[in-house]
Parts: sequence; structure tokens; C-alpha cells
Amino acid sequence: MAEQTYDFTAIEKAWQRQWAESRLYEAPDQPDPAKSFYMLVMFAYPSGDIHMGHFRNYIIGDAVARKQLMLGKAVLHPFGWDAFGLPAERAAIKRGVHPADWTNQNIAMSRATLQEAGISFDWSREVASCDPDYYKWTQWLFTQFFKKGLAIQKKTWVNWDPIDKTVLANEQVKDGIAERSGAKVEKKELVGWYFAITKYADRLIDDLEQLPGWPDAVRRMQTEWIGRSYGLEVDFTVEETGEKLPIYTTRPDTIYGATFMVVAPESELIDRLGLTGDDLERVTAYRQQALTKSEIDRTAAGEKDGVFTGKYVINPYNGERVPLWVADYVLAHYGTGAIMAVPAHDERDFAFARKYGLPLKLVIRPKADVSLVISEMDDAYAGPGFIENSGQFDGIPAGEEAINAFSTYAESEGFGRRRTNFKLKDWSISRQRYWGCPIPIIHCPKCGPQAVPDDQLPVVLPRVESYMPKGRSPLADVPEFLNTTCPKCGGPAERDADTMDTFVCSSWYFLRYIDPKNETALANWDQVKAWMPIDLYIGGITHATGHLIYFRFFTKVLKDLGYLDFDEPATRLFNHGMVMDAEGEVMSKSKGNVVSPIELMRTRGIDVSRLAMFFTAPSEMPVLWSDDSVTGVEKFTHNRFWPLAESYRGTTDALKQSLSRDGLSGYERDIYVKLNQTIKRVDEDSEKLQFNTCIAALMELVREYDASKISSDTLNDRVILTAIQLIAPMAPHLAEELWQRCGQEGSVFRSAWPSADPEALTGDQVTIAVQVNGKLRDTIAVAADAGQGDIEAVALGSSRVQQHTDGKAVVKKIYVPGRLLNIVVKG
RNA sequence: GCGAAAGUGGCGAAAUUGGCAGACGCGCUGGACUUAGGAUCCAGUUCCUUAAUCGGAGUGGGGGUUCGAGUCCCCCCUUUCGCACCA
Repeated sequence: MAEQTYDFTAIEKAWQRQWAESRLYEAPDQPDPAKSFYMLVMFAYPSGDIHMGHFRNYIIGDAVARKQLMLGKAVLHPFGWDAFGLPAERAAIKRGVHPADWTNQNIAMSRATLQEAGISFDWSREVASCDPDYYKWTQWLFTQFFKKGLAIQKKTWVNWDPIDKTVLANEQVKDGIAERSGAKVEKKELVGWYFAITKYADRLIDDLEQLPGWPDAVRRMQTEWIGRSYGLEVDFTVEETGEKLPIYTTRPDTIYGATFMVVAPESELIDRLGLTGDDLERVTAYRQQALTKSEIDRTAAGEKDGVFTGKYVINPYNGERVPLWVADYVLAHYGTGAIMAVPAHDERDFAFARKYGLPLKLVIRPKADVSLVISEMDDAYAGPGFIENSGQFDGIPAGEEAINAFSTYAESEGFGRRRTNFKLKDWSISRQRYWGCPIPIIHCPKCGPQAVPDDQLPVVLPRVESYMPKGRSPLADVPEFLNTTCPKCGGPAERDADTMDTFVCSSWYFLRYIDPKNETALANWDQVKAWMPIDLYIGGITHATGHLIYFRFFTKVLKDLGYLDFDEPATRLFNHGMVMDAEGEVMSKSKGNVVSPIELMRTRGIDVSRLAMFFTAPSEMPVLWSDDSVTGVEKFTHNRFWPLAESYRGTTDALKQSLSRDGLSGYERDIYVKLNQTIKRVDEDSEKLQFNTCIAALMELVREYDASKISSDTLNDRVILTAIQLIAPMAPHLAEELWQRCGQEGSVFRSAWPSADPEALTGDQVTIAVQVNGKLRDTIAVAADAGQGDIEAVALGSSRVQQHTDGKAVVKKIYVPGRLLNIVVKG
């Protein structure tokens, strides 16, 4: 046979055409749930180019999807576009292209790239969140939430982005900086829509235990983000008026040590204090400057400041009178927006007390007979100990036991109650921007906010020509959109002019893939039950406390609404590592260090590019990409793997003929064992998404394979066909071509994934490491079935071993079957 | 500041989870074949010592548990990530 070189371009194009024609990757609508696999990668924001990070993400999912196909599963492996959002608007303003056109162009470009890359997406199920057929159901979900009281309108202090001129959710602000625009976030009081995610806070934490297939890091981050704490709400009272001022504390056992109380500047409690004169002036001035400070300036660790209100409050436990302060280190939205300050035992209160000369009072002694001395303290004491100076509670160990005693007392006296608090806030979803999903609410002056009836959905986003951010939604200036009639009374009414946070659109897209063209329902719920939950969800860890909480929340709501019968959307989550340049810098256009995957695939081949990415590091680790990474796998592919087909001998049914270790001898037996060891390694490591070692195992097999030493045609062909199957998930075009060249019928992806012959996983001989006192002294080759006695005899006969045992007494011998013998000597 | 994860050759990494450290690959060195080679093939490649074996050291540093530690425990150092006044 004339040697043929590996013409990857022709091969890759030809197979992509063939796969599309045979609709190999189209998923059935209603699979057998026991034999289905939902492989999901996070859908993409259509920025126009596919970078190395996308490429890595998608080839990992692709390899899994292909292996599952070979395992005989019905595989759903869809893709789509997270298509609403601010960058489209920015591009529109900058270049004068309408956001819809800009988005559609980018989708077309990105889709073409992914199709050229040969990823096994089922393109017949593609969705885009900006498509009215899609966002009709985003709106329908909103109305469902609204009817259940889970979409609520509130006036609250919000994160305001002064550059993008819109509200941001908590999850979109990092360190007081807006994630997208980079602006310092300001506080602003606004009316907007919220999803009542806090009602699900407990379940969102507790159900994480149902997710052993999720990385611990993500579960921990979510737990901390939701931030559950158990504490006590205690009513202090204003001395003059007797009005209740509740505080929240997780340490009620330190309440006798409260020497002042602090209220957040936003708190309306202050308005009810009846402040006058200097007090009013001072407090008002402080409140105003605190509120105009940006989030980052305000929360910057360091100096705390505040002002005295001139008022005093009474501690209900001991009747003590303590001063009431206003300070911005107390957060308005957490607990009651007010705290008791125990400077002796809380670091922050300590710092504040020192700054303003407020007194300290000790209520915990570290040991039963050792008290602290205030004048010697340069930090608060937050350690263990025993309660003191606290009347009837003295002597109780501080912490859980004391907290219980104090809490029970407050409840029985009626001035306090146990409460659970969360750091998680309700999800702010109103955005004062154009390019988003319209909120399907009609504001009627008589009937209040009304959900748009189902038969009037979708509320179509009108095509407007002005989308400059002005601090209120551009849709508010479109009378044809705005003016409508109330669905309840028929009177004149106005539509809500805000659009939804794009994270709403991405919280349910995985359901739409299952039945993307359904016009009468979000999806056929029977089909949803057959495919869901997602078997493997792959994406970056950046979404740990955003999207990955939101989509769990949506799933739980839909379960409560009776549409779903499961609590969690994805049983296994995998966060792939980042792709950076060779110096470890994040790739970005401004740095000019971007490597284009499409360029790489065109010059070196798709499969070689994939193998290079897989081989460089296990999937969860970061990759510092350099084109040098390609060299090794490229040589392997062209010079070692591709020529395998020429050694193929054309046995019929080489994969089905029976072969056994006992029926073979010499090299044939060795290569048969090696083949089965390789199957086992590739199978196990690919399950863990460790494709780097899968490739290493295949390299070893191919190097050891020598056709000239094999007389059995069946064995020879078995090795070749199996190797092709094992590499197929990682190098699909190459495998498909070789499969066909070896005369196999149909696609390699319809062939059965190899399983290892359990009788053929060990060779005839094993190498035993011989140690003396734990140090390696020799290795000996023995028959695989040799007993411990035989092995000890050989080991003790070794001169290298004797060198270290002569003249010494053997104390004991430790034998690890098939691996190691350790001889312990003394003297 | 709090929390978590990770530190293994010149480089990317492997190590059956407590059992031969460095598989596989890059790079490098030497050789073969070549008019030529940045192609291909073969051999070597943790460090020290050695002609080579032998021997010794070795998984960020220090201690510990164990017959045996990259792996488990304690204390440091460094890096990365997450949270960042949540009372």
C-alpha cells in the first residue's frame, strides 16, 4: 500500500460534512431516561470571536459527549447564545450599529467558527436569548414568579453604576467596583423589581449536600455567599420615647458588655428619634456624606467614623443606659441595620470605641480564675472563656452554651427572638437599559402592577434608534411601547420600561434546549423529565456565586410550581482551568497576546490542536499556552498514529473474535495485556476528564505495538481498531477517517466503547521493589503468581540486599502483593 | 484581616490515593541516515560523586507519625483564588 500522508484539512472537512448529513449529533426528543446523557457547556456571550478559553471548554464537553455516544447513550449536547447585554449597546453607541444587528452578526461569526471546529453540538436545538420565541418564556417565567409573590417591587438602596447608568445586582459588584464597566459603585435609592431568592436561602445551602459531584470550592463559595448565621434579635428602647430599636447579634452572651449602640446611616429608625438642633444637624450632615460616598470608599478597611445622636438607649438585660451612635460601618441591609457594640470582645467595636473614647466593659474571662485587664488590651478579646459581670449568667462557658441561655431568657421575657440571617440579598433584576428582555408588567394607576397575560406574550422589545444611557430606561421614551391598557380594568396604563438582568435569561436556557421550538409551552415537561438533570455541566469558576446560584434557584421555584420533579439542575459540575499566554498572563486584545484557536486549527489541524490542549494539563488546571505545546502530539499523530491503518490486515470482526491472555504467548501476550491496561486507563482517566494521561497511555501503547511481532491477524487488528476507538473522543476526525480506512461500517461514534478484559490486566512477570529499612536496594522480576515465600527467598539471595542485611537481624518483613517487599533489620 | 487550594527536573506534567518519585511529552546531549536539515530513527537526560557501576541526597523550609511519606499531622515561607466591616 502506498504510504499516504495525513492530510488533515481534507479529512476534517469531509467528515464534518458527513456528520452533518447523517445528523449524527441530533438528540432524540424523548430518550430513555436511564440511557440518556445531558452534556452542557455554558452558552456563550456572542462577542464575535471564539478564544482559547472557549475552545478548551468546548473540546472537553465534546470529548465527553462523544464517549457517551460510544457508550450507547442518547446524548444531548446543545449550544446557544446569551445574547442580551451591555456590550451590544456599547458597540451600538460606538459604531452606530443597532444592538440586534451587532449581536446577530457576532452569532453568525461565532457559530461558523464552532462549526469549523467540528464540535459535536446539536445545532438543530440552538437558542438565542434575544429571540422573541425565547424571551417569551423568560417573560412567562417572570409572570409565574410574580403570581407566586417571588417577583416583588421594592424601593431600596441599590448598587448604581455611574458609567453604565444602571442598577447592578450584588453579584455584579466586586470590591465596590462594577465588574463590567469598572466604575466605583454608588448607593442610590430606587424602585425596582426583585426576585425573592432569600426565601430559598436555606434550601440553596442545605441542598448543596445533594451535590457530591460539584467541586468543594464552588459549594464552599456558595455557602459563604449565602452566608447563613444564627443569632438573636434584641429590642433596645429609646430612653425618652420608649420606642423599640431592635438589634441583631450572633453573640448575645456578650450583651452585658454593650457600652454603646450603632445604627446604619440609611436606617429610617433615625428619622423617628425626634432629633433637634445641633444633634439633628450633625447627624443629617453625617448621613448625607456617608450616602454619597462610593461603596469602595465606604467599605475600605481602616478608619471607622460616626457621630453621636445625643440620644441614649436602654439595654433590656440589665437596664443600662448606653449612647446611640450613627456610623457607616454598620450595614443597613443586614440584620436590623443596628447593632449593640461590645468593644471589649469585638474587633470593630473596639476600634470605634478607641477612636471616640468610648468605654470598654469586660464580660468574658479567658479562664475561670483569670480576668483581662482593660488598660493592657490592644485588641478585642474574641476567644473562649467564661461569662463574667453578667448577673445570673456569670460562670457559663462563653459561646454556644451561653448563647442558648441568653437567647432563651430574652424569648421568655419577650424582648428578643432567635433569628436566622443571610448575607444573600434579594436579586435585583431591573435594568435601566435597552438591550434586554422587557419586564412583562403593566402599571395601572387604579389596579397597581399587573402581569401581562400569557396570551399577550411576548412583550416585544421595539427596535429603537436611541439607546444612550440616561439613568432611566430608553424604553420610557417610546410612547408606542409604553402606553397600553390595564389587563384588569381596561383603563389606560403604562408598561414597565426596564429590562431584565441578563442573568435571568441564562437561568433557564438549559430547559429550552430540550424543546426549543415549542410555541405553547416553555418546553414539553415530559421531555424535560427524561433529559434532566444535566449529567455534566462545564464552565469557568467565575460564575460560582452568580449564575450557578441563580439556575439552582430557578430549578427549585419550577419544582415548587409543579413543573419539575427534582431539586437540582446539574448533578456534576466541572470548572475547567483558564487558558493564559506562556508567561501566565490573561490573554487580551489590549495586551496583544491573544492566540486564535481558529488560526491554530487551520495551520496544525483541529485534532492536533485538540490533542495539544488536552495533553498540556488536566482539564481543571490552568494552561499556559505556547505553540510549542503542539510539537509532541503533532509528531505522535502524523508519524505514529496515522500510519496504524497501514498495518491493518482486514480481519472480519476483529473486535468480536474471542481473544484471551491464556491463548497467547510471548510478545503477543504482552501486547494484549498492554492493550487492556490502556483501555482501563483511558476509560478511567477520561471519566475524570484527565485527558492528558489518556493520551500518554495511548502513546505508550502505540510505541510498544510492533506489527512484525504479531502473527495473529485478529490480535493485530484488535489493537489498531481499539486504539482508534480510544482516541476518537479526543481526535474525532482522525479516528473517523482511520476507522473507515480500516474498512469499518458506520461511524466510530456508533461503535461500542471498548471494555477491558479483566483477565488480561497483569503480565506474566511483575517487578517487586525490595527495600531494606524502607530504602530501595534492588528490584526483582518474579512470576506474577509467585508467593511471598518465593519472593522473600529471591530477595534475600540478592547481593545488593545482602550488602545491607549481612550481620544484622531481620526484625520483620512487610510484603505488598505485586509491588514491594520491605525487610526491616536491626543491629 | 478571614477562608480555601497549591508548591515535584531546564519546562508542561505523572504517581494505582501510604508502597520503585519524575510515566508521557517538550527541551537539551550524543549517535545513525543524509548534499542538506529546524525531517526521521536510536540512545541518554533529577542532583552530587564515579570511567562506569556502587554509593549518597532529593517532591518549598523545619519538625512529627509510620516498616515505609510527594501523599497523613503540626509550625513556618511563597503563590494563586474566594470573601472582604454580614455584628
